[in-house]
Amino acid sequence: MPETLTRSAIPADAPAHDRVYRGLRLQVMHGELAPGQALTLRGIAKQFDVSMTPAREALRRLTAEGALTLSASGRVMTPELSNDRIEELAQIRALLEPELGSRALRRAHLALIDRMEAINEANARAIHLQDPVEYIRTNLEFHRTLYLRAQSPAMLGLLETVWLQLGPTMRALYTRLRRTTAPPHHRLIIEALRAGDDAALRLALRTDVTQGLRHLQV
Amino acid sequence: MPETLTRSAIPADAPAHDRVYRGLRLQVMHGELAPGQALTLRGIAKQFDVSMTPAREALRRLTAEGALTLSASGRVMTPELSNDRIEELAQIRALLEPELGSRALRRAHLALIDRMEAINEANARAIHLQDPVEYIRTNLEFHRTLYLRAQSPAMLGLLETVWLQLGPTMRALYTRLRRTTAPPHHRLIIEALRAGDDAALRLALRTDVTQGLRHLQV
DNA sequence: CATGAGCGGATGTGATCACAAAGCTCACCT
DNA sequence: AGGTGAGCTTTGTGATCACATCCGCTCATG
Repeated sequence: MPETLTRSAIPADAPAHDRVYRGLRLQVMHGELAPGQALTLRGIAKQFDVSMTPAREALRRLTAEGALTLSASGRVMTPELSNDRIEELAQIRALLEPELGSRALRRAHLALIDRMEAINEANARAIHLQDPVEYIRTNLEFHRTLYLRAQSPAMLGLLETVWLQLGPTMRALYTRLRRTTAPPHHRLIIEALRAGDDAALRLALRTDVTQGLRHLQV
Repeated sequence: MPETLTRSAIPADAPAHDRVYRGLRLQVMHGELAPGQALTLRGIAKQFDVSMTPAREALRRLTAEGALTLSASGRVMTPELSNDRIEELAQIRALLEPELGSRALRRAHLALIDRMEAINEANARAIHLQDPVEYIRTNLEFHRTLYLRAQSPAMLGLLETVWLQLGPTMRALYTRLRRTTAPPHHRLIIEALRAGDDAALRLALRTDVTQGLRHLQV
């Protein structure tokens, strides 16, 4: 049942380049691809059963968002982030997410919190099953569910490009150190939400983000 | 001479799609295009003397960054921002720019401040000449010169996509109300920089951003 | 005079091809 | 044994074409 929460179905009637884009975007954001993973135009085209043209457009779009990086010779791969870059992206998350959470707080209602708890349980299950992709997916879903309430589409859009850039690196992390306990701050987030405590929510979000990514340092 | 400061020359040996991308990107960011301006694939291709393929890649890349919007039928135009969206983008600027300024402050030296003052004078000249494009260009250049010192490429990258989204709208503003005086906060920014005063710099940057965009409300 | 059906041009989409350059393999030479 | 270069393969780039659809305009009709 939890997997039906976000099975973001890709419309079959969408243009080919859009289907390719959305499919790859999910793969990258959810950490299905390792850092440094090379992608070829013809390979992508074959994988999605389209010609090179829509594959090229999808890759161009993803590199524009930082989801993929471009080598000097035009080859494309998932990003291998330096420690500095990881640190910087974490700080951006620590800047944006408390702000989004705070904005969502005013509009949050009980149904939202219930939904977040359900997602959090799916997250715990993913940890138990040692499923890194499902773990990342439910973790992001937990945050996004909250931030959607902020009614700040531009800010959420920016944040998602940050998530996108971190996708492969997060996979590398969570397969390296197989964590066995749920992220402790999710509970704090939910409690702050219930209490309507803005300061506590901001703090919980900030520490959840920085704590989770502190382990990323190589 | 000031125009040589940022005549970001586009390498002639760059791939065609990249030349088109960079050219259009500058046009959008500097407010050379009005909001709602329609762009056609074949028109762009002819303008840059390339075929449709590289033109398509450039447009796809720009729409991915929010520099252009896509209608339901795939037609592409410069964005016509709602008041809410303008407000949100301004708040994002107000969030990111003080942070970038603060990071740059520690690394700022006299040569940087001198350069910023030179750019600010070019900015004043643009106001005197009633040249909206040159005004926007020098204004962004003023900020970017500072933020480059922050050594935070990811954050600056995010900020630039925000500037991109605001480009056409800024043009619409600055042609509507022809301002005749220089932005008052640039002086405050420079003074805070000289004094090494972090709090004052953050405040000056924040007010410069919000003040400048408050007039945008229709 | 308003309205809508129909037509022709304009536009985005996707496939395919030719080409140049980058990368790789492996035999060969020192 | 180790570097090296020739030759083949893979890959990205850009042009062109066919096609479906959308848009705007005209003209007939109420």
